[in-house]
Amino acid sequence: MSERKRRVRFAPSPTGPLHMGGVRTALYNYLYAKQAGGDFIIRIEDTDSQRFVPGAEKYIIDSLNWCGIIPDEGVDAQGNVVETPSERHPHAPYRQSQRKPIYRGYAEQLIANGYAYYAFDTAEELDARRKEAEANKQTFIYNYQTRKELKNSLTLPEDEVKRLIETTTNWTIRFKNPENEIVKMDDLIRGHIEVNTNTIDDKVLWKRADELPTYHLANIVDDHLMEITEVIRGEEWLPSLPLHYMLYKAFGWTDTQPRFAHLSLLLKPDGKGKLSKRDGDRLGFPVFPLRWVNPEGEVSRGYREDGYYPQAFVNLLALLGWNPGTEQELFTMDELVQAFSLERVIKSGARFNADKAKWFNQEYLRKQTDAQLAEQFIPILAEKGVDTSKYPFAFVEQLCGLIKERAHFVADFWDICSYFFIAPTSYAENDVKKFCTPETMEIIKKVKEFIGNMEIKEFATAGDTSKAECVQAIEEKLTGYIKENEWKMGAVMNTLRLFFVGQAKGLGIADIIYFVGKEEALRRINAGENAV
RNA sequence: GGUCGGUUCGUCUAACGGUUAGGACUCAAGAUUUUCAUUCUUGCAAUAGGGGUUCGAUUCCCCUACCGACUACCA
Repeated sequence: MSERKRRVRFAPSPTGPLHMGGVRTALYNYLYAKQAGGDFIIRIEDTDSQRFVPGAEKYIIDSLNWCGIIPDEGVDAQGNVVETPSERHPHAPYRQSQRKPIYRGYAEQLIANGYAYYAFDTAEELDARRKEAEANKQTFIYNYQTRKELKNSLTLPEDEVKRLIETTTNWTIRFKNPENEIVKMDDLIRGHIEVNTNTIDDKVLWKRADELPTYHLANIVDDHLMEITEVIRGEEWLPSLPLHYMLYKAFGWTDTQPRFAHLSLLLKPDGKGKLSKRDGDRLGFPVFPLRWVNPEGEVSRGYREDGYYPQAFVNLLALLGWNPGTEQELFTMDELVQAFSLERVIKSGARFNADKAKWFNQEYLRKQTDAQLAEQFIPILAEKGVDTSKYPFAFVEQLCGLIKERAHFVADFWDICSYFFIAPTSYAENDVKKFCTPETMEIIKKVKEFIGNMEIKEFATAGDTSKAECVQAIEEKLTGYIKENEWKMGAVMNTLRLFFVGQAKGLGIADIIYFVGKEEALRRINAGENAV
């Protein structure tokens, strides 16, 4: 068994957009597979025809793609089968709806061997039993006791069973749970678990109505057929693990039964319960990797559209419920592949923290080159109404280098540096009061004159001179002049800043003059003098 | 209600049964700076409670509490 090539799968159901918890599950599967030199497979579990949502499958594939979680086998965004280079897809198709003919035989095999039976009770009948039990403060489950008094092939005469199978279409095949047996299970993350079969119900495996299997049957059959070696999935599946163990046993597949690892859930940042779609809207952060518009037209924001880098998103997700045991927090995908281990996955649920998520993105933003940032910023400038043709690429590039330390997202850039492109139209009242005293205004007049006479190499005229050199030259001249006259540096600089920016905060005065140029600087000082 | 899982700073987490219980995010203070931000330094802040086992429990066992998942002809 240890000789087998590791094969894991991510098996989403296309009933809606994949949320970040799902992406994390996919990521852990991917990391596990890649580290072991194995295969990562995407299988679409669309056996619920009622809950199918158009576009969901494409959304899931697109999301994974954006994250760099690329399958070796499965379906791609166009719905094509992804093939491994070495072999033609012997395991296709990867959509359970397309595997429909496979399952019934397996269900019948179970019946033939005494591990399952036909059940003819209608949904309404069972519902009534549940309500009845509930009224008596009890729980109705279809199990080794109740099945004796229900309509199934265990209680009905053989010819009646045959008749019902042939003439009706609302029957199911149920697993026949053994009585009072201890199922002993091992989970890669949680260790040894034991459950008595008496507490488990006889799950429906196959439905005649749509001739489709339920999750349990389809899952076990496909995992077996696709030679899956490890099942890494969410904690919500832990309660059905005993059933799955018994299914493998009933089929006689215990030799090649995959090992299981159940991941804890992602929790709401506040309050109780697992992270849900609504939390994002309420707390102001995305729950989904990509923007999602549901069939009703309702929009949910996505990490991509919110300006997160996929690398940052993957990184923060990886650390939510796993850690390398070192103090390293920043990982590339390759480093994650190297470092990942199921042994270090945390058992308890992880609460998502939006602040930390922003911090991760900031770290990745700083890793971008100035040119990359400029590429990302220019479209935003255009959106803001800036005539980008007036600014050389190098202008934006150098500016990005200057401001990237101050932002979490490229989208923050505009607020940080809009004054490089448009002159302030108003001045912060508090700052005006604080800095524009009569004495300072007298000084500003002289400073303006000084700047007017200064020989300045600004962006437009810098030529071969580096930005740092130009800025330094401006700064030295200006501070030299202020010191010479024994004026207060802060008062003068902040008044200038107020006129350049509109408020007394922002970048260095020399930087601003370098970028906007002497002429514009003087214009802004004049405007400021007139306004206060 | 039943079954299963979980519980270390506010959050993410570290700690062969022996540590002043460590790091990161957030927050606060200080330093640097012409302001803001950055950067640097410092600080605040945790083993759910009770019993065992042990020379010694965050760590092992039991009980309680709390949290969560599941309890469909959904996945």
